[in-house]
Formats: sequence, structure tokens, C-alpha cells
Amino acid sequence: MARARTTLRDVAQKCGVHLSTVSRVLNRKEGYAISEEVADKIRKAAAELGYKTNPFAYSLRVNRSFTVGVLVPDLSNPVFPPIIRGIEHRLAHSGYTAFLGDTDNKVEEEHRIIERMKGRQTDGLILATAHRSDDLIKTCIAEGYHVVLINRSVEDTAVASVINDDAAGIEMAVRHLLELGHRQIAHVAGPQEISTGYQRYLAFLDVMRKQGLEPDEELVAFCHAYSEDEGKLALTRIFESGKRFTAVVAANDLLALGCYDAIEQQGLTCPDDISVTGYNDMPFANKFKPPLTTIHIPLYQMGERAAEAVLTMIQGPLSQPQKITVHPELVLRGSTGPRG
Amino acid sequence: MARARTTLRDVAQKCGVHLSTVSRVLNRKEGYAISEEVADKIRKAAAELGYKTNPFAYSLRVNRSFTVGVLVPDLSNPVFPPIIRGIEHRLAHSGYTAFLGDTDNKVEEEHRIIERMKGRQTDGLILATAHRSDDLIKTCIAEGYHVVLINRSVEDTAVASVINDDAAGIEMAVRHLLELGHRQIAHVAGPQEISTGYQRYLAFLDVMRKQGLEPDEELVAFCHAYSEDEGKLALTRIFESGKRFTAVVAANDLLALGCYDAIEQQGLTCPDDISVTGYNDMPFANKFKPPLTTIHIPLYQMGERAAEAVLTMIQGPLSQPQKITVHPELVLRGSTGPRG
DNA sequence: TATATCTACGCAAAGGTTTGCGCAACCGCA
DNA sequence: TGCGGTTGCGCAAACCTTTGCGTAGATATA
Repeated sequence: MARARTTLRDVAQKCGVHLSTVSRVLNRKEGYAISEEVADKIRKAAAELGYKTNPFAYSLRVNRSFTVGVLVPDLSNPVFPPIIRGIEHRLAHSGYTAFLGDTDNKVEEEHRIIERMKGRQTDGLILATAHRSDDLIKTCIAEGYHVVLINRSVEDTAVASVINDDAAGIEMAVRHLLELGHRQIAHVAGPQEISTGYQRYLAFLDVMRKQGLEPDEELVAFCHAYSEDEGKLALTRIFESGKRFTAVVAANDLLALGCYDAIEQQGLTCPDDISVTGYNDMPFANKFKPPLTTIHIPLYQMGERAAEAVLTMIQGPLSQPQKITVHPELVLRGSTGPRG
Repeated sequence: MARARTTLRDVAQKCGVHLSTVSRVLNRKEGYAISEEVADKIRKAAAELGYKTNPFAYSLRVNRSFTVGVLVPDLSNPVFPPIIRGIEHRLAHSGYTAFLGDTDNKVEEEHRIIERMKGRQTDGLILATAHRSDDLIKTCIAEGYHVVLINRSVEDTAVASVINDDAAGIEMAVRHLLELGHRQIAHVAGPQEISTGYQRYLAFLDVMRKQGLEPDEELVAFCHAYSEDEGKLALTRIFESGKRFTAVVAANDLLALGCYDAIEQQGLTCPDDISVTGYNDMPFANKFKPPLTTIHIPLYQMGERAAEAVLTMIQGPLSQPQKITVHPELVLRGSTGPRG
């Protein structure tokens, strides 16, 4: 790392011109007249010496880091890698780089990481960690940071976001189960302080009622996190209530996986005794036994669009924050079947 | 982002001292005498004004970025998230941050990303993308970059690395199968230009011979990538050879997953007809059907140690590059059973 | 009392860019 | 010849730190 980089001055010296001229040539600034002859010489010399602009000096001068902070609640959740790849791909295309942070589902950690990002002077923030009521995010926005939410949204705050239509997704899942003849349908709900958990829960109630089925409170259990363990615990609670049911819609794939465990523990099988649906269509969802019927959302593209959004916020003057909604699709696999 | 940060000068002005004094107080430099009175005043003022040192100016001055580039071949492979978390955790502890790059298993992409990292002046590089003969890495080292390899190693080059004992791991897997009574054991080998693929293949041959079983060439198939598809294809080729076998050791978990598919496609079941072992014990390995018997390696800790290694290289004078080897463990699950 | 030694801090350079302004030399035109 | 307008480039400030050196006053030593 101690190799001395060649600077503008080196190039200038070699060409017998001033370094400001080199800068202008290499940055192709409009409005400055420089003879083609000199410009060529400079470009050639720059290439020859392997000139790369020093990012520290550049950032110091223009007061931009060309980085974006990306926060996820749990990198080990397979939903996030595709999102991150989408973000990075789009960012790299514009010369930006992402700082990744994993909050491990902890609020304190979230604070720490956000502080780190601010310390690093990231030009923007893409957060997959939002809570429905999230003061941290409100503060960031109040401070003038460019933030884009992905997957989850917040209430009562104008903030750019790219999310999927949770209501539509859940409706597809429930309708699918109804068509298979199921009537007693349970819901393993996500954390209610997170938009996805709350919206999907509301949607579940709504669709059931629209079908004339009053949802049974005992057939709904809430999780405190999107994890397999929580999913297993929740469904087990429902089993223990004694209420009969033949299908369960889980608020996401990890929860659905936990449901598999709970079902097996009861000595039952999926889908013969109980059908299960997930949400997200995360990688490997098709590899479990049984392959999971779930709601597909375009993770990679969501990442790209979030990056796109934050870039326009960084570059342009801030107009109304964009709200992008992508559409989910039902993907039928082996975890759902006709009512036994 | 346009908020004017408070600088050393602001703090100095408020305290009526020179900014160099502020810098020295805030950095607790030894060897400089500053009265406690002034120091207190400065610390108080700094806290009050919310002073944060400007990373660009700082980096420019000290010529360090306090970042480390981390390259993985495929973020969607569940092995990597734990590794990355280990790296980030250790790095953050020392005030460093990681730039993550996903090469998508493509060499050109690898080049591009490494160039980006160099452009960003990362203080070190942690690579999970090494090939057995890797000129890119040799170049980086020749240029003086601090690089640490993780999981994979290179040949003919002195480079720091943290890897697991592939030979020991494979030996455990094979012995386990032998104890279950298997004699015709197939090997779905990883890419041979990658150290893990090659070492595990060699180890497979070696252990078999040590047991007096000459390995059958037709029972070995090579993959071109660590993916489920490749694993499926490879095992299918072995099936098509017509040779009988009752167990297969796959070079990693993804490949093993592909083997599941191939076995199912043949109308056979695992482990009743064919036992399967994986390698890595990636997250979710226990969630498949059947739960995968595999070789556990301490992914998170490997990440931490790689970060540790790169940090010492950055700080200290470069002595001999460290080679860290961690020990694998066999974890028994449902994909292996007694010979049918 | 004169000199040496600390103590406590200030000065200014250096790190590499970008960019507003200035200034020659040249050209065209009257 | 004189003058205004380009063209083509240089100058220097500014961005914010760190850090080697300098120095004024106080204290200790001879």
C-alpha cells in the first residue's frame, strides 16, 4: 500500500503544463478551451503514468464520498443477498460503492452502524431495517440525509421507498388456499412493529372477511422476529389452542420454514394434513421439502430500483420522495394441496 | 447531506485556541503537554458542537482509508454471509469498514472489482475468490497490497490465509460412510482450479486408498462451479455411467443439494438408496429434506480471524504471512444411513 | 543573575483535488 | 494602428487534517 501514487502534479510536470490543466482535461469539463494537442499529450501521459484520481483529495474537495450505506437486519436471511446484489450492481454502474451493515435485528446495533455510516460521510442510505414508527429514520431525514427504504416502509413520514404490494400478495395466497378448499386458515404473523408484518396481517383479515370468513383470533399468532424459531413457536401455540385448521399462511418464508418444523413435531405432514404458504420466494425456497409455495417478489430488481432512487436523490434537487411499488406473484409449489 | 460539518477550526475558535491544539487533544497524542484545563474546555466544546473528524481530510493526510475490500464469488451462497459478518464485526471493532464485492464467479468481474477497490484505496483485501493459480492475487501482493485469503488458498505464493483442513474434513466424511458399510462411494468434485475442489478430491482418493479401496474413475465427476445445477449434472453423469454406488461425498453443500435432485430424478431416495455428505455446513443445511450430513467449519470465526490477520498486516511491519488453519467437524444428520 | 530546561501552545507545511479568476497572446475588424 | 473578443492556459484559494518545529513564558539550576 505504500506505493506512491502518481498525482496530477506528476502528469503536469511530465507534460510541462499546470496541474489545473491536467485536471480539466481528465475531467472533460465543458466551457474550458484546451487545444487538442495538449489534451492528447496529457491523456497519453496520464495513461502512461497510470494516473488515478486520489479519492480522499477528491472527496475532500467536492464533499462527496460516492458511497452509499446499506443496512440489512440479517444478512443470513437469503432474501437479502439478491437485494444487495441489485443495489451494488446499479451503484457500481454510476461509480458508487456500498458500505454494507448488518444490524442483527438489534436497534442499538442499528444506531451504531448508522453513526458509522454518517461518520463515513455516505452520500445516501438504503435501509432494509425500517420499523413502522422509526425515529432513527426520521432523524436521518431531518438531518438532510438521502434515505431510501427497501422492502419495509415507515408511517407518518415522507420517505422514498421501494416495496411490494403486501395486500395483493397475501390476497393471492389466501385465494389460492380457498380454491383448494381450505376454510380454517391460520396466520403466522410477522412482527407488528414492522410494516410487512402489520400489512400482511391486515391483508389476511381483510381477504378472509371479503370471502365471508370471519377470521378466528385463536388461529393467528404473532412472531417477534422473522426467524424459523419464531415461526415454529407461533404455529405450535396455535396447535396448542386446540382449534382445528388445515392451512397456514406465514408472513414470510423463514416463518414458513418454522411452520414445517411445528407440523412435523405434531406428527402431521405438509401438505397432506396442513398446507403452508410463505412470502418472498427467497433463494432455496424451492429446495426444501416440500418445496415452498410462496409469493415471489423481484428482489434483485428492487435492489436496483432502490439504488436508482438514492442516486437521483443524491444528484437531483430533492422533489417529492419516490414511492415505488413492485408487484408480487404467486408461485405454486409443493407445500399446498387440496384440503385433506 | 449539505449540512456544514463542524471542523477543528470551529472548535478552536470557540475555545480561543489554535486548531492544532484541538487536534492534539482529541487524538490524545502522547508527548504533547496540554493543560487539563484547556483540554477539558476543548473536549466539552467538541462534544457540544458535535465535532466528527472529516474522514476525507483525515485519510488524505494519513494516506489510509480505514477500509478493507472483501470479495466473495457468490453472495447468494449461504456460506458467505456468516463469514462476512465475522469480518465486519472484527473490522468495526477496530474502526474499519468493509467494502463488499460480489464477483458472480466471473474473472472479469473480479478484475473490475479489484480495480474499484484499489481505486478506493482500501488498506487491505480479503478474498474468498482465489484460484489455485491466481495471477490477479500475485499482482496485488507484488504491488504491496495486504491480502488475506479466506476459505480458498493459492499455490506457489506466500500469502496470508485462513482455511480449513480439507483433508481432515473429507477423511471424516469418508470414514463415516465406511463405518455405515458403504464401499462403492462416488465423489462429486468441485472445480479443480479452486483449492477446495482440488484438495478435497485429492483427499478423497487418498482416504479411499488408505482403506484399501481403489477409487473408481467412473465414480468421480467434476463440476465447473459450486452450484446446485452443477451438482445435479455431475451426479447424473455418474448414474449414467451405469456403475453402482451407494454413497456420494460432495465437495460442498450446494453440490450435495444438486445430488438430492439427481437422486430423486432417478426415482431413488436419500438416504435409503444413496447416502450423501456435503461440506461447509452452511445455514439451512439442516432444513433440507433430508437434513444434510456435512462437514462443519466455523464460518463466522474464520471471518473474524481473516479480519484480524489483515489488520495486523496493515498495522505492523509485514513479517511472514500468517497461515491459519481451522479444524472441521463432522455433523451427522439425515442424509447418511447404513448401506441399503 | 545568567543560563538551561520545561511547559503549553501556535505556526505553517503538506497531502491532492477542483475551480473562479486572471492574464497573456492572438485574431479580426475598423 | 488601435481595440474588443477569443482562445488557451496558469495562479492560488479552499477543502480539513496531522505534525515537525518554533517560541514565549515559567521554573529550575548553577
